[in-house]
Amino acid sequence: MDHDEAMRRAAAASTGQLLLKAARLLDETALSRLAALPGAPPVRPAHTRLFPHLDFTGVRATELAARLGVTKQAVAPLVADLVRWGVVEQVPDPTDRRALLVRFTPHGLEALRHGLSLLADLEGEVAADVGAERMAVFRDVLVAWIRRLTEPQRTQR
Amino acid sequence: MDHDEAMRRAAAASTGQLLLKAARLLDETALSRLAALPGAPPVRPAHTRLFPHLDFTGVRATELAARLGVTKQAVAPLVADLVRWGVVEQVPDPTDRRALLVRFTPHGLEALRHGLSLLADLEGEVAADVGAERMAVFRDVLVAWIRRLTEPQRTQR
DNA sequence: CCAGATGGTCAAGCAGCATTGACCATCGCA
DNA sequence: TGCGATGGTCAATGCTGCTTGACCATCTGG
Repeated sequence: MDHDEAMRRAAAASTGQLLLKAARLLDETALSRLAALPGAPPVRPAHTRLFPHLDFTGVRATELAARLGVTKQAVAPLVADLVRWGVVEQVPDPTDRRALLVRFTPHGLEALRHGLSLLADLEGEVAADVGAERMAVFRDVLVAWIRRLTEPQRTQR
Repeated sequence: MDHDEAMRRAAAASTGQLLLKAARLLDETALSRLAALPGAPPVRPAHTRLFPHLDFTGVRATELAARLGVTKQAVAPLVADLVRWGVVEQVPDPTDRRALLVRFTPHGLEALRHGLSLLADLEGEVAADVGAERMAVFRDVLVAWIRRLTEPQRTQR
């Protein structure tokens, strides 16, 4: 039944599926390596998605929510966790007494750096397998995917 | 504050983060394109993860669960959905009267083919941007990531 | 032949991540 | 000045994707 066989192979091996699988594995691995660290707080994927939008200057929770595409209520408990863990702190916005700015603490920056190094380790392992050049191509194509997927929706080419 | 700036950039641009982001976008896009189809059943990511392990020959639910790394109870409702939608059917295993084999219906195969073509469209769009060669490299590196991440755990190189 | 392993189902429950709705304080502008 | 928009919080709720536990039918090997 080669018809069947062909379909099964196609289903298993589409590049898109590979992409999804790799990401899922990466998520699990990075998080489990993080969890294996002594004294590490129970960081969840929802927290890590916050990091690219944090800095030392301070960002409003509302702004974070907007950038993530979720409600401010969804962000609040995540920020609360990070505050409890000492990763970020909330300071009053000098320009608006309603607002609080979320910004890294020095300790949080250190933790971020460490978390990134875990990702970098993994990346290094893969790069060692495939070579720096191919890794660079990989990265470029990844950016192309993101660009294409981020573009204003058009369902047909 | 270039220290800050550097960290922010680093957090936003690590290849691992890009990989995760691309996968998340791909997931959303593919599923939303699927949902936009008239009369399409409400397929969820959990269902799509089943497909690579289905065929015309038939697989046991237990086997599916084992391959996905979850319990058989987790698989059961997913299979039930697919049966309800006419995508797969369950037939008695001739070699074991306890067991049921889950296998594609012709309609299900058609649906799978269509779903894959949605993924293929996206892939084609990206390939058109970066070229077939670089796309092939991308795929190879993806496989390298998966191989590395699937390997028996070793926390240090 | 029967004891333990295995395939499958039902039931209850939980964690993670998000939602809507209501509310208060403050802001900014006509 | 005062009214609508905005930043933030609390509370309730919902969905998804899984889990554990208990149970029955059937299989398999000593």
